[in-house]
Formats: sequence, C-alpha cells, structure tokens
Amino acid sequence: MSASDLQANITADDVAVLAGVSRWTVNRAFKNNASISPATREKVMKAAQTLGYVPDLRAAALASDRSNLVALLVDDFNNPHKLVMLERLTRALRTRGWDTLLVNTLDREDAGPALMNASQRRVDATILIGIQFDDEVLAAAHSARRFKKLIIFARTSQNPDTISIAVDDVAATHEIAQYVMRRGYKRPLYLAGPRTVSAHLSRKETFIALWQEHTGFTPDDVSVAAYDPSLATEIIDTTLRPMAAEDRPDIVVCENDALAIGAIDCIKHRFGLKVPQDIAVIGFDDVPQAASANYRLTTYRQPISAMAEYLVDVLENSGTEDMDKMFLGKMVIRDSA
Amino acid sequence: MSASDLQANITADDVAVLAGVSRWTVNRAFKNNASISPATREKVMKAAQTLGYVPDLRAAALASDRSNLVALLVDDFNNPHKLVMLERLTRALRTRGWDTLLVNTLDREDAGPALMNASQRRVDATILIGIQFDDEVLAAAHSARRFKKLIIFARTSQNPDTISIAVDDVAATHEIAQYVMRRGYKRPLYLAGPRTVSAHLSRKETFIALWQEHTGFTPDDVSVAAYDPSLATEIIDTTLRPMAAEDRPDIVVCENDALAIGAIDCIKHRFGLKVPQDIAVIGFDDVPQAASANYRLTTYRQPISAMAEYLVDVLENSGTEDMDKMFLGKMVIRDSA
DNA sequence: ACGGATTTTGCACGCGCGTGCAAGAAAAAA
DNA sequence: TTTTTTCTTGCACGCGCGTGCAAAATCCGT
Repeated sequence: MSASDLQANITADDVAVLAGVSRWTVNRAFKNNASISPATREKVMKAAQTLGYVPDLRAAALASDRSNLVALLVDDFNNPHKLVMLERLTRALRTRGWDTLLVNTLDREDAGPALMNASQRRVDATILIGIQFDDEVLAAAHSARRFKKLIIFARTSQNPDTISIAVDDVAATHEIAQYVMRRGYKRPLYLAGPRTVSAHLSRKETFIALWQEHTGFTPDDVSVAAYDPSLATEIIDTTLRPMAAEDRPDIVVCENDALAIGAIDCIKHRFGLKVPQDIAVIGFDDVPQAASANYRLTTYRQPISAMAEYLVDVLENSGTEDMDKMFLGKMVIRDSA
Repeated sequence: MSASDLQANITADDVAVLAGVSRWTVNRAFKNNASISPATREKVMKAAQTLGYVPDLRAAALASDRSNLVALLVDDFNNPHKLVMLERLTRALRTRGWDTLLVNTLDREDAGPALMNASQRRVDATILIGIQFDDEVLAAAHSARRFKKLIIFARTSQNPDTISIAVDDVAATHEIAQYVMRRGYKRPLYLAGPRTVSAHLSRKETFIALWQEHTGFTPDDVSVAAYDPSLATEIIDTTLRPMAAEDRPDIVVCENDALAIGAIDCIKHRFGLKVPQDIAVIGFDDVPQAASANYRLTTYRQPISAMAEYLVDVLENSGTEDMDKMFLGKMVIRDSA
C-alpha cells in the first residue's frame, strides 16, 4: 500500500493543494466574516468536502486564545430542575455557536478540582449551576485568577468578581408570601434546602422575615440536606409525625419544586392527607412534573430560557461593566395551594 | 507599569525559569508516570503553585492527538432518566480522567451538525444517548470516518461500525413478560415510544411476539412521539376514553418509566381508577421517581453505573476487537403491578 | 575511588491554525 | 487606456506542549 493511500489527519494544507490556493485561504473559507470571494470559497468548500476536511478547533483555540467553549459545573443531579436548566442552557449556547463542557462536581471536596479542570481546558467562561460552590470556594477560585468569566446561574452571589444571573428571590418570595396570606393560610412551615450559601436575602430568610412583619408570628422551618424529593419526604415525615393534627402546618412553603414534590408525596401517602385541603404545598421553579395531573403544583416559574439567552449575551460582551442581572418570574397557580 | 508586572498566560517556560529546570521537566512533573526525581518534581510543583500554573490541555491535545475528551450527544431531555444517565456517565468519566462535551441535539435535522461539532473538537470518542440517531444518520456519520469511536449508550444498534453498550432488551422483556403472565394479567396494552430505530429486537416487538406465542392473542399497542410523561398521559387518555370499562387493558406495559409515570397519572387522575387494582402499570429503567411513595412503580432496573464503567473501559482500550456488550438488569417489584 | 548500569534531564521538531500586514488582482473612476 | 480605489490572497511567526532520543547526572558494587 502506498504511503498516500490513507491519511490520518486531513489538514487545511491538503485542501489548499487540491483547491489550488494557499492554506490561509482555506481557513478563511470556513470563517464567517472573512474577506474572500464567493468563487474561491466555493472552490475550497468543494475540495474540503471531497477530502472530508473540517477545521480543527483545538488548533484554532490555541492560536486565537478563544475556545468558544464554556464549562458548566453541576452537582445536585437529584433535582429534576437541573435537567431543565441543562437543556435550556445547552440549547441557547449551541444555537449561538458555543460548546459546553459538562463537569460533574462529584462531592464537596471536588469543587476545587472541578474548577481546575475547567481552567486547564482554557474555557472562555465557567458557569456554576451547582450548590456546592460557597463563598469560600469562589474566593479561592478567583484569587487563582485563572477564569476569564465566572458566572453563577440561577443563584445570587455576593461575590463581586462573579457574574450572577438569577431570579430576584426577594421579589419572588414577596409574591409567594402575599399569595399565602391572601389565601388565608395561618401556620406555614418553610421547607428549605442545604444551607451552603450566605443566607442573606435568601428565599427562606425573606419569607420568614415577611411573615413576622405581617403577622407577628415566626413560622417554623426545616432544612433538607439536598434538593432531593425523597429526602424531602423523609424530613416532612419526621417533622409532622410527632405533631398533633391541630398543630400541623396548613401549608408547606418550599424552596423549590424538588422539595415540594417530596412533601406532597409524604403528605398524601404517608399521612393519607389531602393536598391542599389538609395541608397545602407551594413550590418554586415550575419543573415539568409540577404540571402533571398528579401534583398540580402551585409554584413560581423562573424564566430559564430568557436567563440562558442573557448568559450568552454576557459571553459575547467583552466590556467590563457589571453584568449581574436579576429576572422576574411569575406565579403559576394550580391546585396545591 | 513595567512589562513584567502582569502576564496573561503563564506557561511551562515561566515555571521552568523559576524552578531552574527546563521546560520539558516542568511538563514532566505534571505527567503521571513520567521519569522524574521526586525532588525536582516537588521543586517544579512549588514554582507552579506560586505562579498559578496549570498545563494547557488544548496544546497537549494538539501535540499528542489525544484529548481525553468525549462528546456526549443528547436529546430527549423530557425523559427523567436522562438526568440519571448524565450523572452516572459524567461521574465515571471524570473519576477516571475524562472530560465531557455535552452536545444538545436540538432537533432531528441537527443530528448531523451535532456530530460535526464533536468532530471539530477532535474528541477521542462520541457517545450517543439520544434517540434521534437512526441508522441513516449513523451511516452518514461513519462514512465521513471522522470518529475514532462511536458509542451508542443504553440502546442497541445494528450498525457494525458502532460500539453498543446496552441492556439485553430481549432478556429483560422476557422477564417482564413472564412476570406479567405469572401475575395473571390478561389484556396488556403496550405503550411504546417513538419508532425511530430499526424495530428488530426492540422491547415492544419482543413483548408482543412473546405474548402471542404464549397466549395466542396479540396485545394492543400505542406509540408516543417522545419519552415525555405528559405525552404519555394524553395518549393513554385518548386510548382509554372510548373504551367500555370491561374492554380496558388490565395492565399497561411501558417501554420505559417516563411513559409509565405519565400512564399512572392518567389512570389515577383522569379516570379516577386505582393502580394496580383497576389497571396495573409496569415500567423500565427505575428512575428515582419510580421509588417515590406516589408511584411505587414496578420496573426493570438498568445497571447504568456498570455500563458507564464499561464505557470508560472501552475508551481506554486501544484494541480493535468488537467491544459491543449487553448487560442484564433486574426487575424491581413494587406496587404498581 | 572507579567503571558500568540506571535514572534523570535537555532539546529539535512538529501538531494545525490565527493575526496582521503587504503584495497582487480586480473593479471603478478618469 | 491609465490611474485610483477596493477587494482578495499569501505569508512569517507564534500559540503551548508531546515525542523520542541523546547527554548528563546519579547510583551501585567492588
């Protein structure tokens, strides 16, 4: 077999020879706004087609120091909302020409290595949609100043070096609290998730403060170790179990739908109670299941698609102004509260 | 400000100068089985630490033609099982040193471009866990021979150029059918998903053939356009609605849990019937929700973790032998059938 | 302390493409 | 046709690291 029979890597040079142009013209043909005549572009593209050539993005990234790649650091895979976020984010990114490196932050100790991982790929931005990135990890990450952009998605962050794209939790919680009071509920229980982030301005703290302010009473609250429906079921079980029926809450206000769904399962199937007649439940996120015939969950919908689009705007923006942005969602009233 | 004040990119050369060694020794220090004395490695690492240096994986990939990167092409984000697969796959991959490029295959026409996308990043392997990759797309992809490895995960494929890692659907369906017959169900309805792949040896066809063989009757079946619980709810609704009560199936056998969950929601909440007393339901996958107090779904668990580990074995194997593998899962008996 | 065995270190060249500018070609104006 | 202007094409150099080998340093036993 002759040496030219098969060639492992077809490069722009090969295409250039076949098309009778220089290597640079070949790469220009694949660039969007390059100055190249339609005729030669066509000629190049045809040659590329016959050889099966496509530009090597590794080399392009190395030479230009722009990878069009973002790292998405995710944990908390038990929360069904993560699937929605992944879909919307990857859709918006890919539609606008960005690729996504998905990094599973395996556990709390892995947060640092996961960030390092992204950094070694020289991604153009790192997006955090997990919960294991507390202020301490963020500060450490940023002091190593290896990140062009560090974006916290769907969670507010106090860190000034970070771009936070999230729903306005205070406004949202206001709306929820108003609704709960307007519907005449008297004894809310707040079901919160893990307390890894600075609690200031969080949903739980805001709700409790509002309730105190308006009624003078401090509602009870419990926390779950992860946004996992089955854990929520257990926590609600151990919380309600010792209570006399008349001491039970009349509504469980949940930090998100993952917890709300677990709570509903518990109320209905462990206690045989009716939602919302015996105990109402309210969630946050509007995951797909929330609309199902089984849950009919009253919740607060985050505008994930708009947030994802804005995230790509941020990526494409090279300015230095503050890009933090808060979004407003809207309440979705169904039957659970 | 002097030129040396801030340096955008710290390279191995900078570390080499500070550590008093050559550039190659620096890179060796970061390599696992490199021949380097512990003393110099330590010296290098300390220098790297103070400068905040980490090797550039783009350059490494370019030079070595190995990226330690795999592309994961996914669609069908409505199926909650996808979140499980994503978690298990990224965990196994990352634990063993592989990074993951997540590519959302936006729609059917996007299958080709998505494959191209992966190819441009020169990934070491491309893993398909979507449903939109039919035999035609696969053939086209492979004829462009740009893929080192093309792996179909959690679905069997007839394509010989492809490595398929999946559960043995025939064996699994046997087990399910046996169970259904043993429990005395007489009128099963098979609820299948989209029919994009070659039907040979599929779950639906196998079940129907088995049922015919053992009872002489051909069970009814309906198909849903996507593995989406809410679509399953609608299909079951329109299927059962016109039926007289005595003509209804006594069990709905579903191609997977996503459909089973939708079916249960419909049976319980649209028709007010009891599962399993009026109509039983059986699923496939064992998604997290299947265990919830609400569904208690009888299903067949795929050994996703073992399959993911095997996938990494495949990546690390450089031989040319046939790496297709079928796994056996196990039935999980709960209350829905 | 010495010669050979072994470990450790240095280096030339290449991976495939981007950048910015200058030369060349074509089109427009005179 | 000649001169400008505009568009198109070619190229030197660099991005940061891997490979394989040769030179240097270290080790061991005697």
